[in-house]
Amino acid sequence: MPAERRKTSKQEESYDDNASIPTPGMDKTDFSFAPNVTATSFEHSGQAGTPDSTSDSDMYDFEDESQESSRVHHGRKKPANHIPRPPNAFILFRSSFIKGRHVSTGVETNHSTLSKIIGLTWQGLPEDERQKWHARAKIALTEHRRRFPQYTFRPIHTKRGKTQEKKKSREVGPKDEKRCAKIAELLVCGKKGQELEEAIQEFDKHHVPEIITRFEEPITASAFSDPTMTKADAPPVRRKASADSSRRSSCRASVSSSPSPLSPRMQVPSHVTETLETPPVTPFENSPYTPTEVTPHFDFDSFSFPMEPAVTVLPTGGQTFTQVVSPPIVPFEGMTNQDLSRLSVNTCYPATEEWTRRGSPTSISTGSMPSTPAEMGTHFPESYGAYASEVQQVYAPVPLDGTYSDYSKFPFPSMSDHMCNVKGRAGPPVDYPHFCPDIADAPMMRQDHDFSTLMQSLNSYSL
DNA sequence: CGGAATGAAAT
DNA sequence: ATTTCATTCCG
Repeated sequence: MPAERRKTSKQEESYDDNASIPTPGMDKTDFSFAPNVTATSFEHSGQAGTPDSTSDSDMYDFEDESQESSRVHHGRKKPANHIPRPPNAFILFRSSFIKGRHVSTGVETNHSTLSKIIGLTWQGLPEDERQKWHARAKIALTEHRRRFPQYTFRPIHTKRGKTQEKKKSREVGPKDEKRCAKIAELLVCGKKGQELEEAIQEFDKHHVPEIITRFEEPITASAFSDPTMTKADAPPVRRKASADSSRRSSCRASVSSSPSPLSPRMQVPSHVTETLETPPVTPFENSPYTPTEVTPHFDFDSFSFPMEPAVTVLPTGGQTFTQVVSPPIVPFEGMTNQDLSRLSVNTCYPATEEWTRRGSPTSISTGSMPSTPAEMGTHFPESYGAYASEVQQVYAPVPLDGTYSDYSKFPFPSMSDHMCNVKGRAGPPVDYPHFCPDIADAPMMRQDHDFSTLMQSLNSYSL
């Protein structure tokens, strides 16, 4: 059954004979926050005591014939003379907000994230302030009706079968909730532009994003255990930028880490190795765990497999984003969901020494700092001295069987990202790691958070 | 094109 | 009750 979605061009009514495209003439927005007032003062039409704003002209001025169509929806798939819906209050607010550049690009440029911020700001707006926008929406609607009398909203309802999943909107780039909230808070308090930017910069300095962006490509056990494997054998790793990496990571400094062998604790249980006889799996190019340094001695008897995968959060110079550095792994048959309840989150910052100690002289292909979380994740944090002290670890258990085919069992929703590109589209399956060397070394610290709480607050995922 | 917000209006 | 689509633009 071919989806006859957009096909149905039931929009070709004749009502808009010579009616030109609505293109709401956008112009100056008068949406402005009062200089520095309390949370409840958003005089956008300086009628109060602030005669600053140039109140007037709304966007969506359907009256305006200057359909200069500033918004050229770069080749959208619209029926040429498509009449857009009249905007609602929020849309107007958002539009004005964007136009007003209250949030400078230095703070956030990703519109997806901006929507989140604006949404929060909207919630924080005093009722009367929101009413103003509702009033404007009302006017826009009236105007819309006047201009397009015969217009009727005709959504394309693609009756999705009962079996059809309900719009699985994958999480692409988890937003930093805390940060968004902070920005919104400041906005509600009247801060904007430069002032806001400075405030956020300060905030970023101490704020550790608690988001798990996505998993790093796995370091397969076989690759790990195959002494013949060398970085050279490793196929180039496909690196994609993470959604929220829009905030250009201020890359600086080069990397130079001191070579250090893996901890002797790092060993592989026999039952694991047994399942690893399989062909050498792709070791990751930039993985600090190169076979040569890893293959050492394995004390199968004393080996104690870690129950948690390591997740790392990497703030990057002021701007922050997170990245799961190493994939979780624990080939424990028998591991149950109950194990998940024992999850703990480590929110401590490991001592720099800790990280550097485990560092490895991984060659960095580009020679420059990675510019995206994904790229960065390719390397172990300690590779970047500058980041070492900012690294935060999070632990969580992983049920397992070697190859993840059923992601629904995976405790990390974002794990699916491992199989997808940034856009969340399915990609080729990945041989899941059997174990993660750094886990063994990862210092266990505070455990005053449980996994569910973490995931709840950090992700919007709901596995 | 998806996502990210809210809300109006359509099935 | 559920789904589209208004805005905006990056990935």
